[in-house]
Amino acid sequence: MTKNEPIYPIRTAAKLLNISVHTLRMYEKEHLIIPFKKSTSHRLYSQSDIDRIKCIRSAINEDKISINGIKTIYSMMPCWEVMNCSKKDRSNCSAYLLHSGPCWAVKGDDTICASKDCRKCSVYQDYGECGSIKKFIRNKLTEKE
Amino acid sequence: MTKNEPIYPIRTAAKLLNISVHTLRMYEKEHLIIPFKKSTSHRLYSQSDIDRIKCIRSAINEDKISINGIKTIYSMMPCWEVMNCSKKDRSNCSAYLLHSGPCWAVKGDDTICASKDCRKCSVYQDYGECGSIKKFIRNKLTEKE
DNA sequence: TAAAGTTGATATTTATAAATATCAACTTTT
DNA sequence: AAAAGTTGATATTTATAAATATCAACTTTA
Repeated sequence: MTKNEPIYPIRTAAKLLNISVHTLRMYEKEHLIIPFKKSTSHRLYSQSDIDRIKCIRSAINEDKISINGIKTIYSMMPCWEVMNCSKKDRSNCSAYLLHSGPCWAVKGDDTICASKDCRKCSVYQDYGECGSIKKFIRNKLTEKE
Repeated sequence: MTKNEPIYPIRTAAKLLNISVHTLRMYEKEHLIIPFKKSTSHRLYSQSDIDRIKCIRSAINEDKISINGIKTIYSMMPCWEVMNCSKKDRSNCSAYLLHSGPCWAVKGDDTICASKDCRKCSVYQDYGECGSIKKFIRNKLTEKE
């Protein structure tokens, strides 16, 4: 059982988080989370999904950041650095070319991400923690010096 | 007359922006803007202050980003790159060490910024435009390759 | 001298974001 | 078979962020 393994059905996840299932579906619709979906369309949430949602709720309730604010912060993640995209890869990638949502929400058909499962991508899996995007940017800039 | 020259008193700025003077003072208190203050404490706003506020209001009213969301986005600006800070400069700088406000709101006493006028700093002056922080990060990462 | 401005504190209003619920009609799981 | 889940759509509630105002007592500007 790893933190990325999808194990919790929606009601369980909602209980773990003390929120409604509607809220979980709403967060997904807003592209804040990407739960696993079985062939039957049933959602399963991983521990790292749960942790990401905790951070999201802390941002909303404690830091008073709106959902759209969170989306914008997610859009600032230089995913092309995580993915080591070439110049060509970037040339028509919406995430690189300054759109306003998380990369997984704006990927287009002719990108290297198009055929990939974003829920398994390091961008989604490894940077769900509060503050991790800023940390990533800082470290990346520093290590390039 | 340059865009950074402080020329508009508060009532004029409020009229230009179609907002109240209270709101201007509130934005300042929230550290979103740094108007010039005369020796008499009277505020003067520059054209670039006005432009920054337009972007702030567009973020709030159209993009539905909260004020704290804007603050967090501002906190993601790698000011140390603008300022070309050394490792030593960074070592006890709150902006580098991950605080949650704009650098001009969190600078401490023993930083290279401590004795500087933040309203004249390139970080404040040149990156007030919507999307400019993300663009800066992108370009900085790209140029370091 | 009236108007414009300051500071600080407190109060009010208003629009609305976020969360939640309801309904309907279905499928899947236990 | 009941419970849990799906989708889509719509409605409601609630807390509150953001904006604005008021008051007081002062200073500065035109």
